[in-house]
Amino acid sequence: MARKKTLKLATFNVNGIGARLAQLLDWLARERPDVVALQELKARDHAFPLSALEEAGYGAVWQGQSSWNGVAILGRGTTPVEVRRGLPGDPADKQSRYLEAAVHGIVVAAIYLPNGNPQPGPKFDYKLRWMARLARHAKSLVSIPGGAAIVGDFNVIPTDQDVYDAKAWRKDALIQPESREAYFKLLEQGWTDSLRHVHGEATVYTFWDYFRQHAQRDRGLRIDHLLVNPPLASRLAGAGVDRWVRLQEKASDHAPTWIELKAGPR
DNA sequence: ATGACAAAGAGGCTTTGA
Repeated sequence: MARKKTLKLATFNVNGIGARLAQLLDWLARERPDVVALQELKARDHAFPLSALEEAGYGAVWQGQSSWNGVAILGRGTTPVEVRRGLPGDPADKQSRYLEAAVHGIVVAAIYLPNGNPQPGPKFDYKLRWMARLARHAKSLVSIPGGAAIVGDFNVIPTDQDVYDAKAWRKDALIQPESREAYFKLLEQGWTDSLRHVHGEATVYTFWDYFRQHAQRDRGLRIDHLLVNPPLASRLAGAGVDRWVRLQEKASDHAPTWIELKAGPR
């Protein structure tokens, strides 16, 4: 069997898979990503639209939840093999925010990191604890020889380059020094922030809120990230954001964000 | 400082999340 030249790995916070299914299918058909991490399904497990995705050529694993959260991993032409469901470190945490699977030869951790607002407060505390748990577990992924990626909605604005107006967001959980510190501490394990790596200092946004026509005016944030371990970093061939999805009517507030990986050694 | 949008449960609005 001929091997594809590149593997396209994408993450997309759909903000309700029920409300966004038609747009998701349209995007899959147009951009044909090989692996997709989805966040904010906002659907119970039984409401996950597996048959529609299968008709579109994708297998899936998912972790739903009523009303909030929910993550999934899609594989083009294959069903991802689930490795882990839920982030270790707190058995009492029942929120559907973490799913890990092997797909197309790599390990993908799909995350929906807690937003943490309002801060300060218990939700921000939960965010920081969740990030500490993520860092602990990520250590076991960073050295996977075949390649590993942690992708999803991190709800962290890494630097002021990643926000249209840092002052307007200064009180927000996404930009707090503690959130940023935890993010960079994670990177220090050996993870590469793919979008930043590929685009250098250029401005790249992945999210535009629904207020004041921010999408149309390109007043956004970069909070959806694709972190790759060293074996995958050496294969990085490109990265981008499908902003056209965000500019549609009734769009999610996030746009699909992706990387391309060269074929790995066999 | 403002404010959009979708889902859910109980209804034909209100609350919640972020």
